[in-house]
This record gives sequence, structure tokens and C-alpha cells, in this order.
Amino acid sequence: MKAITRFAPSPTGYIHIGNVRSAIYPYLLARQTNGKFILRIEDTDRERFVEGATDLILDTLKWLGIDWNEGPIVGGTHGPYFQSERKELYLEWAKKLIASGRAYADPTPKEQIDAYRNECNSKKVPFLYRNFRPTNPPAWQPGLPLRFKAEPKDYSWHDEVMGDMHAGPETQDDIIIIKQDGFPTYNFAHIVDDAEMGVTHVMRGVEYLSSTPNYLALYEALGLQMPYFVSLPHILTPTGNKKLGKRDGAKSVTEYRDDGILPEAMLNYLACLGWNDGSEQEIYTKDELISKFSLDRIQSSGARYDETKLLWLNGQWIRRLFTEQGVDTLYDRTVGFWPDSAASASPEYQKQVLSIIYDRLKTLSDLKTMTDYFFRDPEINLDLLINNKFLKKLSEAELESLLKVTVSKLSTLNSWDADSLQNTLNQLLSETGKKPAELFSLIRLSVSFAPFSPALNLTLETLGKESTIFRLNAVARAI
RNA sequence: GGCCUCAUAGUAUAAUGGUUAGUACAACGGGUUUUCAUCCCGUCAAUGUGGGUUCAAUUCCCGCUGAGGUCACCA
Repeated sequence: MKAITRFAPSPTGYIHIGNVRSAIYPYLLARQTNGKFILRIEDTDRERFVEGATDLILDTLKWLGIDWNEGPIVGGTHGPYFQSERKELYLEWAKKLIASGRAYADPTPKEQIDAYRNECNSKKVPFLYRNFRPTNPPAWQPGLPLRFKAEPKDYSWHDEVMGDMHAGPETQDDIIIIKQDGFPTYNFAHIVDDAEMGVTHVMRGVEYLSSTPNYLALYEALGLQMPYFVSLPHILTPTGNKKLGKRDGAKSVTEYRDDGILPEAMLNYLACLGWNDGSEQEIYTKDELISKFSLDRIQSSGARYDETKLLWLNGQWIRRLFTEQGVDTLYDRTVGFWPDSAASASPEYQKQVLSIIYDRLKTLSDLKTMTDYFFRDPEINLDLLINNKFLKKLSEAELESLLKVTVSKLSTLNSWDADSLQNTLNQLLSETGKKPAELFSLIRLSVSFAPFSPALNLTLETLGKESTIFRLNAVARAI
């Protein structure tokens, strides 16, 4: 069956990790079944509308590699894809409800409604507006809210994730379908749109589970076919057990891009948070996710968001990109992540640095702190040498003479490549009688003054003969 | 508070009415001629609780507890 799914965010801000998954899963299902994935912008709340938020949404999806068949920019046969441009359509459907006696205009002032609500709260009885229906509602006209007239009863339905569901009459009420400002509510608009757009699977967070009986009633009253319901469990905060939201510090998805996370890793991580294929596979490409995804293996319990595994996955993806697609592919992803000192370096040189450092990267932004000494002479910090756990046993005179011996040995080296360098370094080891920990630490620190660096021979090879000898001499003089 | 959902190591998860309850991340320890990583090996670590059903329950049922969600002219 070709699944037609949708992601229907409201443009109230950025997309964060707590809510991207309701874009990812529908996308995977649509692609797997060769169906369609629709992007619809639910902008019926003018108060919460945020200028530019739609662009943020589009940007996020594009970064993750989630493309849509219908929606903003690409268009489609069921447009427009902004709910604010579909007002007439909602009105048409609402009029059907009025005609069949299943909707009524509600002139009750907001204060009165609040009073009803407070009354129920103080009596500790559930507040149901249908118990306070106005007796002689006027004919509906723009400017009045329109309410659905509930005919409460038992409902049973199936949720693809939560299983067989049941709800009694107490779950249904006279919900508002058209607001005073003429815009429809989510409760009404999404049903009309999903039906008009042919959506087969309604996938959304579990928070909508308790409103489903109201939706069921609406589908019935409108004579619409019911879609499959897929309730997605929440992503929870790392510590407390709370639905992850902006208030809990949920970062925007694109902030991870700026932090040097690869979209492959993000997609992989998010997809596997609350879903698995039953195997022990950890790394999934987008194509693998598409072919292996299945609704019946979506977890029904919430999952805590834990960045540790994302970081690990990102490291895996960085290495995978390098080993499977080569340095050029990885290099293209590193634009903007290099230290300022790298600005004047050639792409070739940057690639050379990248290819010896890549397996140390957890995120692309590690490049900033980990590669600076490849692009400029590091500041000499003798404390770092003297206090090094291997070097503190040696006297300063010894350090100086070791550096001098190293310089003179390396100066005679004609072919400056990794193998020759390793041979020379080994010779130095036996000639000086020092342990690798001593001699290599000294050289490594003298050329980098960094807490860590790639293998010594590779570091020196990349740095080049001139730079290496210059730096070693400078340190020898400074001691 | 009413209604709904959920419950395996610190985290994400696998599995079966009968197993030594598997895997990954994390943590800890070790190996790969310096460091930091990668890679490899190892260690620690879980079926929330009380009842049932059953020869046998982590698995099925019920209570409890805990956590989450929802009760808007927000989505």
C-alpha cells in the first residue's frame, strides 16, 4: 500500500529534537511504500505565528535530507499548503456540519465559559462544554465561534503503535471548529486537510491520543474515511521524565549542524530512538532506514534523549564518510569548521590535515581546536614540556641536546615521507637510547604544543621539513 | 482531580510461557612502540512492586507505585 503521510508543523519557531521525529517517521514510511510525503504549514494561530519560522522548518528538513512531494516551494495538486490560505475550504466543510445540525454558533462570552469551567473545577467534576450548550444559538455568521455538536458514545479504534484503543462518551465534547477570528482550529483543519490531501497515515505525537475520540466523531459527522492512526511516543529530557520541549533546553536541530554534527548521524540517531528493526545493527544510512522501517516496531514507551550516543554515531559517520567516500566528500562537509589560521591554507593542505586527523573527530567543530598548529607556529609553552609526565625526569640540558640531535638528524633526511620519517625516528631512538615515550613526546609537543595529535611521523610529514625544523630549533633556543 | 498511555542495566534497546536475559553507548581495566582518538579484548550493570493463572512468568491477568500525556477560540 502506498502511504501518503505528512508533517504538519506550525510556524511558531525552530524545529527541535523533541519534534523532528514526527517528520522522520512519516517520511520513511512514504518513501518505503513509494507513496507521498506532504509538508503542510499549520499557521492558523496568528498570535503564535513567528515570522521566518517556515524557513527554519524548510531548512531543517533539507539539512536532514527529508524532501517532500507536495508542500511549500514544490507545490502540488492539493495546495495551497499553508492553512491560512485554505480558509474557504474549511468554511465549506463547516457549513456541511451546520446543515446537518452538527455544528452551532456559540455566542457565549469567554468570561461565562470560564465561569462554567471554574464551577466544575470547584465541584471536582469534569468540565464538558456540552453540558452548558446555549439554548437558542443564533445562526452562524463570521465573527462567531462555531462549535461541533457532540453526540457522545463509545469508540473503539486501532492505533498502529498503541494497539487497540477504547474511549467512553466522557471523552467527547463540543469542541470549537472555527474560531472567532474566522480561522479553523487544529482540531478541525487537520481533519479536513488530511482528507482533502488523501493522507493515509496520520502520524503525530501521543499527546493527540486523548483527543482522538473527538476526531473520530468529526470524521463520522463529515462522512470521511478514517486514516490509520500512528501515535509516536515522546522524546523525554535526559534527566527528568518530561516531554522534551524548548523550555527544557531542547536545541534546534540546525544548531547541531552548527556544532558539527552530520545530518546522517542525526537522522540515524533520531530514527533509532524509539524504533529498531530487531537486529543488532547500529549504523543505518537513510536508504537502509527507508527499507527497514516498520510501524509495528515503533516503541510504545518514551525514550530519553541522550547526546552521548549521538556523539558516538557522529564519530562513526565521520569515519565512514572518509573511508567509504574519500577525503573530498568529508572535506566538503568541513567548510566553516576550520580554525581562522587555516584561512590562507590551500584546500590540498587542509585535506592532508583532515586525512590524518579525521579519526579523532567527534564533531566537525573539533577541527577548530585540534588543527590550529598545522596552520601556524604554536606559541611555545615550556611548562607543557617540563611538566609532561614523561619529560619531567629529564634535565633541561638533556631536552635541549635531544632536540639538537633530532634537528641535525632530520636535516639530513632527503625524502620527507611517513615511512622515511618513521625509520629516522627509530634510528634516533636507538642512537639516543631514549624511550619512545620520552623522545616522541618531546618532538610531538615541540612542534604542536597541543594536548594530542596524530601519529608523530604523519604529523611531521604534513608539517613539512622546513616547518618541523624551524619549530624544533625555536624550542631548543627557548629552553 | 477525571480520562489515557507507558514501565528490561546509567542510557537506547533485543528476546522467550522454560535461556548463563543478548547487543550498543557510557563507565572501568587492558592491548595496538609518545599523546588524544580509532581499532581490538575484558569487567561492572537490568526484567519497579504485590498478588494471581501456570509444572514454569521478565513475558498473560489484576492491584499498587512511579513516570508521561491530556482536559484551550494552542497545535
